[in-house]
Amino acid sequence: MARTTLTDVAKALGLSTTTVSRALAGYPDVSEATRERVRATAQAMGYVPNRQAQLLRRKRAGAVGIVLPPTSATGGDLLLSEWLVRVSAVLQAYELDFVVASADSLGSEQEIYRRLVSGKHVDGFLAPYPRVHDWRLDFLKREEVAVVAFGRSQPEDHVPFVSLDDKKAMILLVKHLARLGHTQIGFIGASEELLVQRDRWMGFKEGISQCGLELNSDFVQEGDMSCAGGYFAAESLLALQHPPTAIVCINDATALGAMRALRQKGLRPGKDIAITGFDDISLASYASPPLTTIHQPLEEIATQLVGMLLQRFEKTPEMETSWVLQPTLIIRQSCGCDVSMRQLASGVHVLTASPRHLTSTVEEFENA
Amino acid sequence: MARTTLTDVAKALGLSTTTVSRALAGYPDVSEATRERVRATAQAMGYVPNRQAQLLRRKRAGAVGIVLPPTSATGGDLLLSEWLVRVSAVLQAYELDFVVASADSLGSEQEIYRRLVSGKHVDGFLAPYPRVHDWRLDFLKREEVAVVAFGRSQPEDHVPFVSLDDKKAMILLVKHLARLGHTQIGFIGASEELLVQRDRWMGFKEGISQCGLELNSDFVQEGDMSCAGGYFAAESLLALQHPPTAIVCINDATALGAMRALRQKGLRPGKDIAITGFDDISLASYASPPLTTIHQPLEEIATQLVGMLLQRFEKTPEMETSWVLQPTLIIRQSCGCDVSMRQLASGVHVLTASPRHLTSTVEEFENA
DNA sequence: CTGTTAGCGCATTCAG
DNA sequence: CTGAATGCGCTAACAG
Repeated sequence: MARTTLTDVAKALGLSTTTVSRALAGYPDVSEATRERVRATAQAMGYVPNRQAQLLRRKRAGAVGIVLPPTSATGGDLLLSEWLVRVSAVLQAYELDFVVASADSLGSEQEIYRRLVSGKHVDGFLAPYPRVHDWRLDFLKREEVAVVAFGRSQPEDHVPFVSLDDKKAMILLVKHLARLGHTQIGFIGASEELLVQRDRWMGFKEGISQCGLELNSDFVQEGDMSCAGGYFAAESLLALQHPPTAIVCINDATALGAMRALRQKGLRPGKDIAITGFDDISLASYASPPLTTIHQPLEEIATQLVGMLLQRFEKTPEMETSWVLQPTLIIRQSCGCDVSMRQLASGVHVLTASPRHLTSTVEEFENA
Repeated sequence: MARTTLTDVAKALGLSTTTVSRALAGYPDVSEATRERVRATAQAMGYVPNRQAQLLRRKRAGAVGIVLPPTSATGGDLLLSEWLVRVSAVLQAYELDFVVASADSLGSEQEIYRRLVSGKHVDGFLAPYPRVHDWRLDFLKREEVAVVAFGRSQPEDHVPFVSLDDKKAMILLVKHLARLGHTQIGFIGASEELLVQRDRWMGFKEGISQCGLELNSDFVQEGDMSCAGGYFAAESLLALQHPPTAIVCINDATALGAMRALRQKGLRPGKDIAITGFDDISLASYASPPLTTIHQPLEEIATQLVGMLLQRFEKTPEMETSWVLQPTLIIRQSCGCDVSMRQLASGVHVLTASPRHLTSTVEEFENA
């Protein structure tokens, strides 16, 4: 019942383990004939390398880790769940294991990283949503563990990342709302700790100013990237004497929560108050009304990130090139658009996106 | 920069690695004095056992795996995402790594299991949604790998599981709808391959019959546990000459999709047609209208499952006791209830559940 | 092109 | 109570 080992194969062939090992590993210094012979019998004997031994020898973990931050842990941030699935698929192709852990409190988040790093459970990490003073990134650099980030990281952290151009995306959203006639636009963001908040907030302000509108500080609320956060933030907004006529949310979950708050008050999202999200999670098209949002090309992001991480595993850590992706505005109905209005929007390019029956994709050209 | 090893600690103390190893492992045959000394310096030197070496020696992987089935992979089944997070938290407590992989096609699902098992990447698996002839379970048993299931498994598979009493839960839902006056109740399920479909479907039929209603085969549609599946299935239902006045969905994602289909047709879920879900994913309370559904106590489920899996790691595979949990009906608004109606429901016990502002929990007593 | 020699870091016999 | 010896299964120098 014991698994067949390299030695078994070597014995059966009358070769040394070295040769077998190298033949299987595809080293060039093995005759084609032997290689084939080895491969065949290894296969026949059902040989599979023992991972632990291999890793011990190679001093690698053969795995990549991710630690979900507390908010997402409760299922708050749907984007990360979807992203995670994409990442796991990409990693799969490289025969790397994907170790996922979730933190429910800040303390445990640190513990998890420490445990995973000190025990060499993983070769590197994917860090979601970089923060302003990101101890995770600091820690990993200090420990010399490879890491790449999903979302922009601060230049001084020297952590390569893949991110949408959040600022630009926000400008697209605000312009879109302004074009629909909104002048009273609110914003529900998240903790200033998160760079994603800083960037999207900056984009929001920029958009407001580019459209010649005024920024009303009463219209700005802090959520936490979750439905619940969006709900309560929207409640505050609605309690105002003169609430905004449109609310830009930092992500889709927030928008979903905000829409619920509207409905609770008897208001119709998309009719009485426009709502926009960010991320285009798969649920966005199924919301009521379907969410106008910014699309995150998760597949592409996951592929890029893993590629970059693999790069970092190399001895020669090539210069870090981060990726900033161009945003795509997805116009559905939560912004108050209907199909006819969508055609009216000038300077836009209408595409179709799945699920086709629920969506039209609009990609806006710069300064349209 | 090399990590401190057991030998380092032993040298520093003038002891043998054996003693240090045993002291740290808490063996009884080490004097209390030495143990303390060892512990202290090990700590001081920042010693952390090398995982790969430890595992190689112990012939274990120190990890538990899960392979997400294709449908969930696309973010289709939100329940699994939430469950996964809970599981990871529990595993964390046992210092076990959680390896997650996702399959995008059936072929790759098999490959993944094979890879993870033959390479001994994990010590055991958590299998979601057992199937009728479940090759995953067969394969794992053949390979003598520990496995427990989330959702009922077939008796002949001898795989312990944790599951809600799906049948009973469905009866609760149907009775609830019947009590609200519905006689034309539809059902959107999933593939008959899934036991969860068989059980919930059986519960549905049972409920219909217990309420003295007739089963209309036109009212039965097959989805795929995802929003998209629910959407298309509901479309078919709505295309009928006389559509049902209530639709019971196999899970929340399906319900969300179905509600979208209604809205697309200008119908109001909860008003024109009642909709119910199953799972109570965190988004359920934020749907429009909030979803009436069955709650899954994921925390408890995760804890149980991991406990059972650990049991199976033991030499003595104690008799397998599966867990069937009692369902809790969560009444929100997608069933057409409003607060006043909820009070009218007889034989129910009203509780509060979070988020409090959106929900009332109703636990029904047997045969109420 | 192939084999010999050495460990990777740890946990476990078996003797003291 | 402690230590010396052994090997988990594999890969990587270094010779030939």
